[in-house]
Amino acid sequence: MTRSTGYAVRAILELAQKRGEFISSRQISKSQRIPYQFLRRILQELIGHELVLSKGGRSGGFKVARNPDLITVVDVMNIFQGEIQLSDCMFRNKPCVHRSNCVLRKRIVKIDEKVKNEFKNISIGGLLKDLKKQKGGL
Amino acid sequence: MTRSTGYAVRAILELAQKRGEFISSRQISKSQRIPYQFLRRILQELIGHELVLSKGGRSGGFKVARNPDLITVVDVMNIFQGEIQLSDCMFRNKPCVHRSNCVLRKRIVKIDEKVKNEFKNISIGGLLKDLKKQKGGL
DNA sequence: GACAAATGATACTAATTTAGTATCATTTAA
DNA sequence: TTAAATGATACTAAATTAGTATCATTTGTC
Repeated sequence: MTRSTGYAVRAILELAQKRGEFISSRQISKSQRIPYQFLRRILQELIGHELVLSKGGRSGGFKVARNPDLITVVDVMNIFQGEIQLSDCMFRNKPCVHRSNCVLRKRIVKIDEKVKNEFKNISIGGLLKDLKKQKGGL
Repeated sequence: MTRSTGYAVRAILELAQKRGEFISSRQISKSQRIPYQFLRRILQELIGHELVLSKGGRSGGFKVARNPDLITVVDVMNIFQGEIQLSDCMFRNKPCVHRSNCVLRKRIVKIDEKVKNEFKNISIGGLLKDLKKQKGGL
């Protein structure tokens, strides 16, 4: 998982926590300690994928665009990391010559599916519940 | 999984297939289509970790050093990728400030353990069996 | 209307990691 | 003696990831 993905999830989490209000990127940057400009770009990407809404101007900011239960970590990963794979099977550009009958690959593909399923089961809503349970900040 | 890891697994697999003989890096490079010099470095690394043995000179080459059932994919991953994690938790150098109570991290850690276990269950010996079953080359 | 504070859009730089190449010395069987 | 192998190490290149900077536009408030 890249930093972009992590930042994005945390940003959405903060928005989801204060659903209804518009929260500025400046504020999220401070509370989540994400480099401001980096966060800006991330949020714009999220707008492009319709995970968040924005309002310009003085009291502008961002808002989650959907029910947090319907936003999963995989959604976010896909935005920032494209289709993810545990292994690209040995040749980033050209696919490995042995791809079709590689025994290692077959094993990896299976694990890959399991992992994606795990991440698919983590929604922002779920993380919110975790947060409430643990009572501490964040 | 990086290319080094993949190459390494495949190289060991070829050695395991012809256990007993010394196989040259030149030959492995050809059959597995791994860049020769890259493979050389990988094999030396494997020697350092005592997964393979070598003999210099005219009819030299490499050999697996252990029972293939006792070499797992995780062993190889650890050599070339260090301790692996699905996420470094947002700050490659300094650990993320929120690390201790980050709900996302807690989820990731759990998945991480599962994945490692899956890879721990893939041994070179196991892959060899897969190979025999499928009958095709490689 | 002017201003301040926000987003929209986009270009750029830097750091890190990964992948791959090259070179020279040493070993060893034929 | 020589050819073909490994040992050791240095170097280059490509790609990805992370982070910074700039300027335009929007919008609430004084």
